[in-house]
Amino acid sequence: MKHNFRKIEEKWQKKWEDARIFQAVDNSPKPKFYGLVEFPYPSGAGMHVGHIKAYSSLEVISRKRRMEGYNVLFPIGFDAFGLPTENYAIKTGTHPRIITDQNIAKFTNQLKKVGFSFDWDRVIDTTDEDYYKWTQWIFLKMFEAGLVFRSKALVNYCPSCKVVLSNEDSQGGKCDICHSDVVQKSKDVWYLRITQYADKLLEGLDQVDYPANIKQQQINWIGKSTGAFVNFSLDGLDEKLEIYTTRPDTLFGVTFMVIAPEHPLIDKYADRIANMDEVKAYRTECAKKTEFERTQLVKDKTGVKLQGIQAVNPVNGKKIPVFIADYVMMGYGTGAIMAVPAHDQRDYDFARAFGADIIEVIKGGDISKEAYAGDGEMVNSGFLNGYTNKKDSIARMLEELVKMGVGHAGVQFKMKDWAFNRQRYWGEPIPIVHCPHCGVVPVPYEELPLRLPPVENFEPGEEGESPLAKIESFVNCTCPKCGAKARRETDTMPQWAGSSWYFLRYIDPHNDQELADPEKLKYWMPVDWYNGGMEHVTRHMIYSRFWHHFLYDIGVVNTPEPYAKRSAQGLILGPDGDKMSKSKGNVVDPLDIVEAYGADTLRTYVLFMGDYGAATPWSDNSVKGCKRFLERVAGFTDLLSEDSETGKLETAFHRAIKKVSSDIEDMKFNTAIACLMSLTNDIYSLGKISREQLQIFIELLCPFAPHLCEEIWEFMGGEGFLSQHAWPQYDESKTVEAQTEIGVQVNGKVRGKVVIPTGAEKEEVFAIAKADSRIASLLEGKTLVKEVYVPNRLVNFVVK
RNA sequence: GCAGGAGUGGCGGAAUGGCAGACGCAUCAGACUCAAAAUCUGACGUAGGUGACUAUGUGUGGGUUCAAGUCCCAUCUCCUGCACCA
Repeated sequence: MKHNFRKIEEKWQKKWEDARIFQAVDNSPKPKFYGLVEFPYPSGAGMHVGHIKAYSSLEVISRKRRMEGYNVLFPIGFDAFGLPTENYAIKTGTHPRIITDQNIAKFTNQLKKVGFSFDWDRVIDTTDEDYYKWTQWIFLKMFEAGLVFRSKALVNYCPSCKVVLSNEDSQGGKCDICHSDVVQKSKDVWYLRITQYADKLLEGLDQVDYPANIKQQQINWIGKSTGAFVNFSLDGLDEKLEIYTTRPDTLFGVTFMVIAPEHPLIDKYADRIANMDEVKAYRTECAKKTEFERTQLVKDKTGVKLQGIQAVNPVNGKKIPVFIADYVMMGYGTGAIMAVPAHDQRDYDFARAFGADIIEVIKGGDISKEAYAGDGEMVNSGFLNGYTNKKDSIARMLEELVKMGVGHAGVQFKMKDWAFNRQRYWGEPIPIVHCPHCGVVPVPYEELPLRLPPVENFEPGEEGESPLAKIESFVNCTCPKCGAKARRETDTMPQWAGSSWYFLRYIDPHNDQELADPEKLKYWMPVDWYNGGMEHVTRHMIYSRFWHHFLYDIGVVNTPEPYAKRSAQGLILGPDGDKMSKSKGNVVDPLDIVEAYGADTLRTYVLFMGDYGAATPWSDNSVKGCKRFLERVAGFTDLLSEDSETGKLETAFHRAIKKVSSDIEDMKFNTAIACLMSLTNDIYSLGKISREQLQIFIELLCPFAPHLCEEIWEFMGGEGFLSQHAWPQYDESKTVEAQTEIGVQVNGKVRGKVVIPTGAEKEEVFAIAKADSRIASLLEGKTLVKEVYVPNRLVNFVVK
């Protein structure tokens, strides 16, 4: 049979669709499997081969699960709100709805051409009002629960996109979208109190099967630290300066304090600060620095002493100077620190630069050279003198601080509350009304969805206002509480909103009464296996875990954790080994490959190209290699034979079933395919294959190259869909040959090979090995010191 | 700086402490062909030898072991994440 991929791929895609064999069944008695892949952002550029690799893993696993008798939910959808579409709308004057619909149609067509076994009845689109109704519903539930708050804050603002960014979207001081410099700006910001869930998100990691590096990244992101808050009084003022420290036991070593340049205390006591001009100049300088620059100059500490302000160390009453310096961040802890130069390198560097005292309180280092952060005996520390255990000294200090009423134990997280608004059109409207009498009032549930109004001009306002602010009919409304004239919130939600719960909607995508039927949620959740990119393991995964924990707390879902298992694919690099990018011109379009070599070849190649989790460069030649392999498989139909000689391959087949089955589970797709290629070589060497063997072969290959395998099955006269066959089983006893060739070593070096009966006794094997003429000559005249036998693998003779 | 991961032929990559380089690509030779492509057969880490073979070889240096790509110590390089987090 020839591999006429153009004809057969279209044919089988249509047959599958007509027969609806990949549709998930609610309330089936079968065991369930929910396989999830990260739904794409439907960009104008269409799909990327990276998408194909990302989906192919769970595609293969889902197909195998169906063959194993599972009721499988393997859905797809579109995460379609977002800036690229809006920017394109501004540029072309086309409504984002139209652009989005076009792009979704394009993606859908592409995905179908690859033959993915998605359940197309459950497609979701986050920009569909029937979907975002429930995104808004969850927001209102959070509002009700006190998890939503509004605060005037210094925010990361991108002057180019005219939009407020979360800390996550502005890492390194660069806008995540347009890469221009981010500036700090004071704005009203909606926040989600994700920090309230920090501990739950941390503890939840114990219950899930994520790779260690992903767990570690999430732990680092949450960044929990335990320590103490301590109040220092300011000399001559009725004022407290609160600091956070992880080492309250070093309090006797404090020789100065440092506050962030943005610290509010500076303005409050501006008239007492003698060198206010100098302070102001320093603050201006700091404000100009990007976050990136601020973290680059690690070595050279800068700062200014606040003349006229002194703090008092609560444990010994010593008066100490207060500095402002940009190595202290307003965004972490209290924006103020107690400096212990003897035991913190940053404080040490600063003390050296500014001539501050350095007092040793922990023995063990050489503080004339550098700070000592290790353990040791406490000295110069009053009631702590003589303590040698850090834990004990911290506990004792906390006790004293509480007794004195100047401090207490506390925890800090690096994770910040989630800035949840954008001044943009193409997002979910935030369902809030601002009433002059009642203040902030939530839109009543029955008014959801709060729809995006039609707009002509998508340009944001000059001060970074949302385009919605210009739509009077949208803005003007009545207060749901008192009926007075009120104004709607005009900001929209960030792109992360819709993707924070999408996996729940797949379970019941057309429900207009509830987010999803509780019975269905109970049946399908949690997601059994979630595959996606490493770039989403912190932001997206932590946000969606947060939402899911919240929905668990209000009784919407049955498990606190949404994802039982997570895996991540490695990047596909360009043929030149660089990251694929339009500007480099090294992007591979998956549809080009489908048209030139077929979908089966593309699917097989992206899984064969290398270690699934590793970044691997694209190779057109290797694609051809996979095509060649499939052609050889198609050629099996010409080798069909009733000859008993085909029995020679029995062991190879049982081994292949075993290896392919376990390799798929371990995501070692490359070796699973290699095993089938190897078996193909064996079949061609023999020149014949039995009907039963060919059936097993195509059943094993079906998850990878389903169109070809279905076609072969039909050619063989098989009935029904191969995709609905049972997954083949192997017999362990038949995975071993009667005879095995083993290596024979002399002093650890391979000197020969002998054939032994599989499972032979040690003595018998040694006898066979010694009978080998070459081995015999090497052993002659030597003393045999030791004989090692690794069953069915090798023999090693140690001689002198 | 901290955390995690990786260094194996010309390339992508295989190897529960047990015959390094499976499988694929590229290359070379041969067959088929007027010729080319496709296909088929064979060779293919490096050095030496006509040859069966010998030596050597998994970033580098040590160690453990009958046996190390794999384990331990040290070291170099690269990648990813976090980063003046108090």
